[in-house]
Amino acid sequence: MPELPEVRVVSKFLRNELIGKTITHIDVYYDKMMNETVKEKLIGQTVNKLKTLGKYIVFELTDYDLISHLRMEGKYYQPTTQARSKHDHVVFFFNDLEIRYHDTRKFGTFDLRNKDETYVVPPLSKLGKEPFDLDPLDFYKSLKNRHSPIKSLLLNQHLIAGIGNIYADEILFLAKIHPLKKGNKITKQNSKDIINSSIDVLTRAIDKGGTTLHSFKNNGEVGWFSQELNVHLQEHKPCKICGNPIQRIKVGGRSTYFCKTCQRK
DNA sequence: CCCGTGCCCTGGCGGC
DNA sequence: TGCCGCCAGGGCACGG
Repeated sequence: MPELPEVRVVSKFLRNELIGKTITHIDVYYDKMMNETVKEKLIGQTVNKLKTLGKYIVFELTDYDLISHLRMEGKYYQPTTQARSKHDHVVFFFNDLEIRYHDTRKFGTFDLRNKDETYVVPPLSKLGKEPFDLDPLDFYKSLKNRHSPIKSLLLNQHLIAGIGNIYADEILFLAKIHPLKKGNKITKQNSKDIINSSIDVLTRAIDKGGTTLHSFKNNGEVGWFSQELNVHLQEHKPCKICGNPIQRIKVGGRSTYFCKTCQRK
């Protein structure tokens, strides 16, 4: 599932293909994903710029901003054949190319915003800072009155943006913090370790082209950071630090992998 | 404000 | 072999 690194990789691909191009036509095959009004407004818009915020992609267009979230399985690709997949839900036509949005589970979203609204209404208004921009002391303060496990708090995009289930496990492993440690028990040093580990993990993942687990592909190319996972999906395998078996538990309904020897409350 | 639960959706897998 | 039921998960609505 795409997290910040994968989203950046996708955005880079889209940037290369779409900057300066104008939308001439759109086919929508799943109405809930993009309604008629949004579609109409998009026709004739030129892509001026692409940026990402956490897991969101923002297409800066002539008159609007289009906010795309891939959720678990969303992906963009340039078709090589006419044949449409049953999971292609939105097809964007430009003067000389076609980009398809493919999403097996239909969880992805498109939000069209007037430019003066983009950052003052949801979903971007409440989005926290990315680890790269987040002061560890500010993060520490935001955890002060939180009683949830740190694993759940790392997934809360209002507190810190861009981390999903895979990298949350990897970040806590590197920071040597138990996923069930409560937010209000996180020390200033813990907070620094989390931010530093986040930057380390996410940066390396971006460099490697994004993790491939069940589904992530970018325009057909497979990333390979998944080969470097220390704990996620590694249940029963020996911890690379201490050799004890990696454990799997549920935290906030999410599968969580960790080493109970290396990661302390 | 904070927190837990359920929902959206489909492919894949375990069990029989 | 085939079918059934359950699980996976990001973000949000909802209720306590």
